[in-house]
Amino acid sequence: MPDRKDAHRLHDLFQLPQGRTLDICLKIHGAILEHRLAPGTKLSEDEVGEIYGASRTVVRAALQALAHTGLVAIEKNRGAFVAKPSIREAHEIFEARALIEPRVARMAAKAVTGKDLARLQAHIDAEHQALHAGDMGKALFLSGAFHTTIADIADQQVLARMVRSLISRSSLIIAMYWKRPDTACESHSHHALMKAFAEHDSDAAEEIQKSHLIDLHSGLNLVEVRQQNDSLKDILRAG
Amino acid sequence: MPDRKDAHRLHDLFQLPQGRTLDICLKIHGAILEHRLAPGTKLSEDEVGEIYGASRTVVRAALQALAHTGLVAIEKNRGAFVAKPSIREAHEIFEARALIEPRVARMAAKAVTGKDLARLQAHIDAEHQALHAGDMGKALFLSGAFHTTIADIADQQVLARMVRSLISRSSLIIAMYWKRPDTACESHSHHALMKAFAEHDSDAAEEIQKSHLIDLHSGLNLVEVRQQNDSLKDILRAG
DNA sequence: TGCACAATAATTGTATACAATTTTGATTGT
DNA sequence: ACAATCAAAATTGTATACAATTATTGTGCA
Repeated sequence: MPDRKDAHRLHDLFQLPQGRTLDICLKIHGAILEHRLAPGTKLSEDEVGEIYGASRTVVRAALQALAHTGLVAIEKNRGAFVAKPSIREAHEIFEARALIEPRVARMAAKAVTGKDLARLQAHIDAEHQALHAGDMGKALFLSGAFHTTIADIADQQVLARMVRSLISRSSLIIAMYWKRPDTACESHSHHALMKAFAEHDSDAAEEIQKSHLIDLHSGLNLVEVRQQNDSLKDILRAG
Repeated sequence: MPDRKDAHRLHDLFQLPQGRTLDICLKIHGAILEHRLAPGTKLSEDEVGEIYGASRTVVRAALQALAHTGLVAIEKNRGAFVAKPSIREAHEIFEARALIEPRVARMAAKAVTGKDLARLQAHIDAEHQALHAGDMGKALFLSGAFHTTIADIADQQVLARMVRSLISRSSLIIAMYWKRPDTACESHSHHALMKAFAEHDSDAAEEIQKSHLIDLHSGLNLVEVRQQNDSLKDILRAG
């Protein structure tokens, strides 16, 4: 569950001082992370504005902020759509994560406190619970939150912001290219990380995070493309 | 000189489809990178709009985009100001660069072509020329362009975008905290990089870039802060 | 003189109206 | 039946007007 503190940290991702605009950003962001909004979905300004009771002005600002983080793609005179990361982009994003996050994990292992450990454990528990309840979207959301929390613990705002953006985009990638229906494989790495953090073992934390991300990357089916839009014709003809 | 291609690449940094908004973004961005706009300068919407002949709507969008990259700070109900990176932020940014750019240089060394080498050389020459003409701002701008060009050569859009943002912010940091009045120290590293690229020596490229960034970092005076705004009183009293 | 308070001016936040562009659907001709 | 062309509708791009907030200035009082 995204508590007040998480929301405050997210503020940094969008750099928006306006409360109304930020609210809409966070809501759409959350919907994308929980896979309630599918990649490619059109986000009409009027429609979004009506839903949240806001004028197009603030909706536009929110969509542009989301576009800047890569979660939304704006096409000239066509509007905003939930981004559909290409295979190439997916590779790049997970390579970037594999570069940055191990370093962040190392820093976090040094700075971590007992309170932080409790926070991380809460994320793991909540994820486990969501998984048990069959709420895949929420479980995925919390899995990402685990990673962003690590970045917060490391207390490196510049890197934390990058990590947050990469993880959000990863959520889109997983929505499009995830191979296995089970996400249980992750929990092992997260537990191992917890252990390393508890022992302030920065070498281990870095190494575990590195292989964890390689695992995630390899868990994606990035060979074949499902051009859902382009193959629509074939799909309907087959029926 | 920022040619058409550079401008096109910059488009990626802001993710703005609207031409008018993007234009203003690029102009302010350029002014900041060339140190024509000092950190802390207020960017009034009306004022900027009048200068570029645009309405507040597009100016606002441009300022928000710049805020998202960290070049501008927007304060609620107070307006937009050219960002003033803190010492801590400066450390974080150069640490992030030291993490990311060596990897990018490694990739670039593998992918570099003869045409790319010529492009890099052109940057070096132009920088040398600007330096000779005493145009410090332009020289600094081109020095940054050298780094972003490397990221483009590596052909990793995700990392390239991060690098671009970090370099732009570095320009602000240099404006605030640069110690030495001579920038000649840099050209040595850039030449060494050129050599590594020409030989496709990725190990060397990575290592050179790493130490180059450490050099830059240590060239900053990040101990004392010059609170230029707060010392206004002292300045006027001294006269 | 110094401080507190109030009125004014200036600036940002938001909504709405109009212009430009794209998409959709219909009509016509082959 | 199919393609092309054109008109209508819907959507985004931009400008402007109004509301809310902040900064500044002026005034009165201790």
